[in-house]
Amino acid sequence: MPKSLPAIELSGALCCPPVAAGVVSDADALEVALRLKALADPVRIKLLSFVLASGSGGVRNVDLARELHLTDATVSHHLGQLSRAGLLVATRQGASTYYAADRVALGALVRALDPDCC
Amino acid sequence: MPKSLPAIELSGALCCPPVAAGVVSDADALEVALRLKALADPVRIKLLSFVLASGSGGVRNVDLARELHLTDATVSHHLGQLSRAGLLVATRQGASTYYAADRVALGALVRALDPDCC
DNA sequence: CTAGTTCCTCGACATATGTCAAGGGCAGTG
DNA sequence: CACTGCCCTTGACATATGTCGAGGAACTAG
Repeated sequence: MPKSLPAIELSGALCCPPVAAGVVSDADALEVALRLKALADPVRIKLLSFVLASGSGGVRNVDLARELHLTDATVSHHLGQLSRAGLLVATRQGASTYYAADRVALGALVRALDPDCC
Repeated sequence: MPKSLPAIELSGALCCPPVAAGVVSDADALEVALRLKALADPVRIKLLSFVLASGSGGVRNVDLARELHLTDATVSHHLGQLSRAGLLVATRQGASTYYAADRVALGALVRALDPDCC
């Protein structure tokens, strides 16, 4: 990955086919890789697990920052990555923004990688 | 990920628990993140798909390099990443090294992320 | 032995990434 | 209005990452 990054919008369904079912196209490989990249960080794994554990109500930036001992700027950065990958959904409520996990998107990504799927 | 990289050996089983089942420990988050990082690259996704598509016999470096239009050095680098993450197993045979996918490891990783698992 | 494969390692380079401090924009409150 | 809390953006920095060319080690073929 020497060159330009994606600038791709990550929203599509992305069902089962990819990696285990025959050779993957460049485009599909990129799609999957981008979503994985969004997840491939210990902080973001913890963030996701916190968000998942907090039900569908959602969690706020500050709370996560306090929990993980990070700056709100840093947490905002990570939440942005996850949101742009479609793994989190942010809903503004007054001054606060609540982040919730998109279980469907996460499930789709997982299934795209599952060697036992399909 | 500002600081030191892992130097962790990635071989353990890593079954279901992690991300969807309550808050994840720092260690677990790191384990999962490292394996995901090994996968979070379009080239490596394509590599894995090629290897998976080639059955258990395994594929050689050169063939993959030709297929992906990359240097053997680059492919070697990527294969190393995947191997160190435990997702590929390399078996030397004379002058050639055959790489095969470890479906169990891949499955374990996938299940660790599956929000519908367990 | 010589020549050709195959693979890996090393060094170098450009680019991407994670983190923070600083600062600004909103929303709610006194 | 002023003040506080929350969130995001920007700029800066160190570090990590992907890619290649060059070269060496180990095996194979002639």
